[in-house]
Amino acid sequence: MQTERVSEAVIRRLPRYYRHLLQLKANGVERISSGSLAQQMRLNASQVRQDFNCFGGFGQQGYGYRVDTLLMEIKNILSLNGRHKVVIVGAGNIGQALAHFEGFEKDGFAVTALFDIDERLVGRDINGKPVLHIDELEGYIRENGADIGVIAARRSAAQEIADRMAAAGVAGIWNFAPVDVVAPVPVEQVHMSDSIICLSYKIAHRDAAEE
Amino acid sequence: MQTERVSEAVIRRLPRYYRHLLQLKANGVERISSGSLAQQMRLNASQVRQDFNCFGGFGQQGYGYRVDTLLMEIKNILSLNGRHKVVIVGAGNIGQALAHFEGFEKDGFAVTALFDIDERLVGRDINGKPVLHIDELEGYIRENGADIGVIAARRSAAQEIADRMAAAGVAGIWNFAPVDVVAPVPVEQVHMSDSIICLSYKIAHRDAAEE
DNA sequence: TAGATTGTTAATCGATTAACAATC
DNA sequence: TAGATTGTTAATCGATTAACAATC
Repeated sequence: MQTERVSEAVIRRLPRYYRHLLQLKANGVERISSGSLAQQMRLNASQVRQDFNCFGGFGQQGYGYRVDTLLMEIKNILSLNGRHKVVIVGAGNIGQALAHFEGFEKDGFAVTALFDIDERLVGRDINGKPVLHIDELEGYIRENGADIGVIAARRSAAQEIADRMAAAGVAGIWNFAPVDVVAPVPVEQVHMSDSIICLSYKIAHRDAAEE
Repeated sequence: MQTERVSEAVIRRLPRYYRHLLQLKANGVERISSGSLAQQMRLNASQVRQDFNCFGGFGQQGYGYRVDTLLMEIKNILSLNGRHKVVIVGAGNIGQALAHFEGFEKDGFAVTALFDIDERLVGRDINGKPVLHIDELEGYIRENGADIGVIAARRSAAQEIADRMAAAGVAGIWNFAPVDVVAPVPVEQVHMSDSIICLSYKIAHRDAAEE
């Protein structure tokens, strides 16, 4: 589809466009110009047009962009049309919270099973999803498939889980453990602590950050 | 402390330095050069030195950086020496998971209370922290203080919670609701969905992302 | 002292913003 | 057609990387 390499900065903006367009559509907005969209999202109109033109010309000169069309295109670019099977390794607090989170469902991410090493958790049922023993991970993935593997375990187990999930055939890894795992498939590191630490920095250096 | 404005890019790297230095110290490493540190963290040596020199000259020519000193300085810059009181609004899955998360404690973030509107949750005790009614938010904060307010509620309630927390005097807001809230204090948006959506993009465009 | 590595200035690179011809 | 707004090229800006004198 795109010819040139799309920069990380553009990729990070795509979900924001997606969310904003969903909102516009929900509000019954049918068309929007790069100028209005930029204003609403606190971006620059040129940037909006540049971003979209990484993937093709979705607009119409003199008119703007049809919200419908644009949303569909971006949904496609983000591969949010199909259903993505998700397995979670680690059925502790984070794993359970993710298994309960409704937000993923509407974007097509469906948690199918959780895995844990703790016998007290194995056999349980969290929000209708079974908790299986970690030893069954490879067998389960081979049999049922899994697009995304989530690491919701503690730091020391993270890399081994990443290795096993990648070997078993997941297409991508979403890592919540506070360590950068390496894998032959795309990995998204979440690093929740980094986020609150940045907040701590910004609070401490508030005057400098003032606009 | 610093004279010029520190860029967002540098700020985002600070927690990574912090984490890495903690690890080095735990491994008994006493000194490190910008070159080795850059290699380990997959950064550039010049970048590492530039980053540190935003805040002062922590190194010694011909020697490198003392891990101890550097860690202490970065801890200071990030304001991770004191204790930060954290209140969580929303005692659902995300709120509960955050209240259980041990990782925050060691960086000095202490959850003191949760708040919810659901009478079935109010009065409970999550990991030793009380769940209070949302009506008590302002009173509680005025009486006990709160440095950071966490929004773990649903989208529609997020902005109002932000307003109330800021008015009651929190110094910063950590927002898990899928909407950008605005406030007169620093805000960190987490946007978990954006993260898994970026992963979806990267999976779909794997060939292009290959290095 | 000689060697190593910083702090800092200069060069490069890439991302953002501006400008404007194309065209609906 | 005239007005509006895109797609795209050019200019600017800022961040990253390289270079090197300072100095431990």
